Amino acid sequence: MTVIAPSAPIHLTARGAATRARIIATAADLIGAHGVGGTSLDDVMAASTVSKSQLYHYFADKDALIREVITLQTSRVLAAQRSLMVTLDSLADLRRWRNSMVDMNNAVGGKGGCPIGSLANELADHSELARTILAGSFESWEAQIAEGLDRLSTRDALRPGANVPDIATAVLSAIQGGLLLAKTTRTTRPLELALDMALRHVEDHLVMA
Amino acid sequence: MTVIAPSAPIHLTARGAATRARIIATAADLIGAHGVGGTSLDDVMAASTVSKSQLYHYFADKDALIREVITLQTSRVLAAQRSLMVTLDSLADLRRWRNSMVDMNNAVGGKGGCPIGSLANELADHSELARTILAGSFESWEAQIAEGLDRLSTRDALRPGANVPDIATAVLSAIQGGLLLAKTTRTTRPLELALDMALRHVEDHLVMA
DNA sequence: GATGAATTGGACTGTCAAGTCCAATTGCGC
DNA sequence: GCGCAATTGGACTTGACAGTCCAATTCATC
Repeated sequence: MTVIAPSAPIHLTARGAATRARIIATAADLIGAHGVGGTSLDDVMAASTVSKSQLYHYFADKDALIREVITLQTSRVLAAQRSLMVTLDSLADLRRWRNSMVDMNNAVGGKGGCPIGSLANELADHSELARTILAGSFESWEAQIAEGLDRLSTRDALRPGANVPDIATAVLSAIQGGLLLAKTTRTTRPLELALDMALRHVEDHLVMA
Repeated sequence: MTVIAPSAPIHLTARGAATRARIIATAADLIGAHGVGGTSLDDVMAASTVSKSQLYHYFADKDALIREVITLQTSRVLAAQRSLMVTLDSLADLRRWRNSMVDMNNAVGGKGGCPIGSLANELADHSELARTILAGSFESWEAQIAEGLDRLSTRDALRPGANVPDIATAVLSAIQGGLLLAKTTRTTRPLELALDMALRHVEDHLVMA
């Protein structure tokens, strides 16, 4: 796991840090809505009321900004998922998690899909560095799912031979695929069916009481 | 299901049709490798040895060309999948299908992912027309999977309550999610795990002998 | 309040890509 | 072979976008 050196200036005052953070947050929102290719630096400038020189003062180039956007989106998604995962103590909780995902997707009409998934799809074959970072994002997400499953398995024992990380990977695949189909069909139905399949998959590996 | 009027000229001689087809095929290859945003018309011109006026003679604009690319990629994928699906007569065949998918993905090092999935991710939120066409692509793919499952269920009976189209949707979600993670991690492992989950899901709905 | 670094403003350049236009050439049908 | 439509070549226009540059202003610190 290589550590990427942040391209921040040597010294950052509170004001500078705020501007920098505002740029990243604005860029993340725009890119989340229109993709990397659909978001120009001029767009970011206008939306964050910042000048060109500020952009290039805080970031070496567009790619550097995008890397920060990936990091922000990852922490946003993981934070949202964590709030659903830390309360995971029973299969009923697992179903609540499933319903929350569907509700969230329904609230935006399926639009946007998964911010991380969209970035991965757009950047993985284009920038090796971005791909590596995004692979790390997925890895963290899987680890978080695995953590929730571990908590589940303390109550309901895990069937011998069950591999929690592998199950987590399969669950994440279902999430990503379901979100992509939901985004394309503008229906939550594919996400529901994908998550239901994933839930069954988890249950299959637990020894029920 | 609305039918999209093709933007072809009134009359097409054999030579014209060949040029048109060559443009679409070349564009499909380039876009498959670099995405829509990463492929300029100049790139298409160079790769297909065609002039600017020819592009605009056969297609109204870039969007029109992209629509044809979507159609071509869809038929390519469905043809490849059909060849794996028509031979589906037992669970062993299902596993062979799974292995073929993994082998194909391994052959390209995970790169590219699913052409349709990549297009959907890039275009669904950007062009309503493209989204509609891509939703149709997924629908056709699901129908083809459902067809294969139907053939399976004539040998091994289907469990009551099992909904073949729903299962097909879940299977397609697993494919898409697995391919996206494979593309990002450059490993076939996520695809394998996602497909294995999907296989179990199918088996769960069949009454075994 | 002086000083130098951090921060900000915005004009400017070069490049690339989409789309236009007109002229030349090919080839089908009579 | 003739005429007209299909086809082809490529220069040109327009706009957008990444990135550069320099000057102005704010602010922390002494």
